[in-house]
Amino acid sequence: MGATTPSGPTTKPRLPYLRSYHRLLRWPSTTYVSLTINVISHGKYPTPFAGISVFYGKSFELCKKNCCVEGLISWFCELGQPKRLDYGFIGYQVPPMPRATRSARKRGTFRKRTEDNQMCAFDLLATVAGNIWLEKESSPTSSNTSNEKNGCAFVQKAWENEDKPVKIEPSFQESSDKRVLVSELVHQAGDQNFSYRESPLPQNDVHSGLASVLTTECSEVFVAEKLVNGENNNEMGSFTSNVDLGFSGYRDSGNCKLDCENKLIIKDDLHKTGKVPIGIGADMCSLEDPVVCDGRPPALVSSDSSVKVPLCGDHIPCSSFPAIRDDVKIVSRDDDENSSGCTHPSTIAKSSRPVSRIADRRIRKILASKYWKVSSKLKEETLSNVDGDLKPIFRNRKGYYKRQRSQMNIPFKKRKIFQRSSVSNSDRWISYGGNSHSTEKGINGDDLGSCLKMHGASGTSSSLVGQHTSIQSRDSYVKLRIKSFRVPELLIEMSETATVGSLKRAVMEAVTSILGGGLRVGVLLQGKKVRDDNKTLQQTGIAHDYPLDALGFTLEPNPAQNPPPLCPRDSSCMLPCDTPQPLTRYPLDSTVVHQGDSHASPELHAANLGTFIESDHDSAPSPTDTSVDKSTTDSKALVAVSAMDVDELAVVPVHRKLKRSEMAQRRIRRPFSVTEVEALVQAVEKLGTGRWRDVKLRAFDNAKHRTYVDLKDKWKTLVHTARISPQQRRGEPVPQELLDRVLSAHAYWSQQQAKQQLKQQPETCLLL
DNA sequence: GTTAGGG
DNA sequence: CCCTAAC
Repeated sequence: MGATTPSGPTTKPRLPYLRSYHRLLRWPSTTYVSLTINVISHGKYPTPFAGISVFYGKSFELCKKNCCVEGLISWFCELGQPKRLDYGFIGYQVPPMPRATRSARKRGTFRKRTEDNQMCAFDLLATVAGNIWLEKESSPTSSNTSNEKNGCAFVQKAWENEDKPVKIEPSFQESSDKRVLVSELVHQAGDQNFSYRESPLPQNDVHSGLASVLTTECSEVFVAEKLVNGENNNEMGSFTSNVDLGFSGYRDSGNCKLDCENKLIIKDDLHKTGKVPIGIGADMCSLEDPVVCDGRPPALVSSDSSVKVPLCGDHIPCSSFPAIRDDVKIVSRDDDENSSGCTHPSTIAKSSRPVSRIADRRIRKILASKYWKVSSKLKEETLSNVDGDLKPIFRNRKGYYKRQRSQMNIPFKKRKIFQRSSVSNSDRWISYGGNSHSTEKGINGDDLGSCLKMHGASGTSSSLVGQHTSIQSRDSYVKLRIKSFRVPELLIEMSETATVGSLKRAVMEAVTSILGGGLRVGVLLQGKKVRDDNKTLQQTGIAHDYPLDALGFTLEPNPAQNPPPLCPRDSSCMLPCDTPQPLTRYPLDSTVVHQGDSHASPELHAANLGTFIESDHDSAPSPTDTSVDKSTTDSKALVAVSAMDVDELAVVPVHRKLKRSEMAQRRIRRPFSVTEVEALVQAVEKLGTGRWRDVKLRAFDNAKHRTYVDLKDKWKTLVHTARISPQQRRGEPVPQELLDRVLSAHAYWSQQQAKQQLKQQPETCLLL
């Protein structure tokens, strides 16, 4: 496939790095995430993959496991797009791979972890915001891209064959009369043939479709502080991942239940399409004419691709990576009031949540800003974006049928977050099903809406947003419609002096904590769990004429990878209880308690955002970490950071010992002693500045915790200290005699350096 | 991997 | 002490 157009390095300032994402929870290995690629543009990363696809508003289902950023990139490359991929999030950029130390490379652990981290970043977006925002960056070679990074682009014309360039145009439309292109990319299995078609559609609100809940104009890194579960601090109690998606009237008595209102939605007009196999969490789906547009801008597009996926990195196969469903249909947006049959989620979401009210009060008290409003809205609307992200778990294992669709429904700006709460981003009919052979249309159904709530083990109720499920039958066809999943309610308590940004981070972290836990879908019939996945809908009794209110869905922890040691009975009630909550404390005196368990460590406090690096020393980007003495202290600095073990996701003892390797930490501060200073001064006097490695070897070879960077830094501070008045100095006083030597040594070697440079200048001039 | 420098 | 860039 073609690849090419190596775009030159761009001089454009980089976007801020998305930091701290690696502190987010790790995801379970078998879950999938949905991603929507908004913009892919020239990347500045010298990835080994030359060609990159451009997908706009295209959503993917990715297996979290064995998936990484590099894999995504490479996958795009395989599609032969003539662009490079620059990846990042709304306003953020995924940090490049940190450097690995030799030992890490030897062990082969570094890369994997790094990739995990990067993928976490994707996860963050995909799960929470629902989008991966690939920032467009201008590059010398990008000629027909007029929009800058705050703009999104549409693919106006895509590859009909590999050789055709992709045309990118800014999508500035915000009004409904604008049009959005819906493109479809069909990828035939086996061969890499693509056919592309596009069709203009009226666009309602670009933003809503891809609403990224947590994105704001001022992009920030979102890291939560503490989550509060004001009401119940159950020990295990953190979030339960059990979500009941049941229809109204039904409640799962066992665990977490939800109040649900139901609405039935019928869509008749949808069926221009062909068949639709349906299956929830099922494996395969095949269909023939998956995409349906009822004339409204589709919110999300799904793509399929059983495209062969390259390995990510050295050790991580990403074959599962583009496990994309090919069967997603885009129907219409719900956010459109007029949209037929679609119930506004907000109306659905109203369920009684006593606890939440308390929380609301609390928060409201704290922040009266508009952002607050937004956050409070979380429980009702905002996070609905998650909607397609959690729900569909489609994979095409067989991959015999490959098809890909892309749609352009792209917000042209970073979505102002709360601007439009989401209501629904999208309505898509995803059809798939085992052996189903759909026939035609003919939809019947009643409106059913359901509200989902998620109850924390602690008793906190969480809301699952408007889930709209409509079951429709045509012939023997059952159609379910899940509008969106709502993020469980979060309780956050913050100081009044906390910044809005910190609030956002707190919300973000809370959300990701929950969603990162990994969920599976459970089906309930008449209140009973349907455990046999192999039964057909028909056998199970789910038919088009089946009483819809007897059918429900639950989101529960995925036991497959999460052996429930502590909760043998029903793991569904204890999802991420122990989820290693990213308990980050912020300098601001916010107090957030993550349901029941919080172990914010002082170090975390100090670390604040963005300073966490790979927990494994060897994987730390900074060489300084390589010398950290492993018998020493690392442990305490790292508590809560991404402690989640993939394999023990669902139920793990709350206080289980965290693996060291899982903890990202900042090294603890170790002030230099006078003795050390003396040794340093002496070495520098001898060796001069600029030879820190030698200094290290000479004077600190045995001090594993002192890296040459440390020494260099110390020297820097020593010089500074020596220059300021004694009154201004802090910490253990350094003898003046030493400081004097510092100054003189510094002066001497600076002079030497200057001389050296003068010497070299003529030489270079001569050379030139 | 080192070095330099900003934070 | 962290992070990044430059080499």
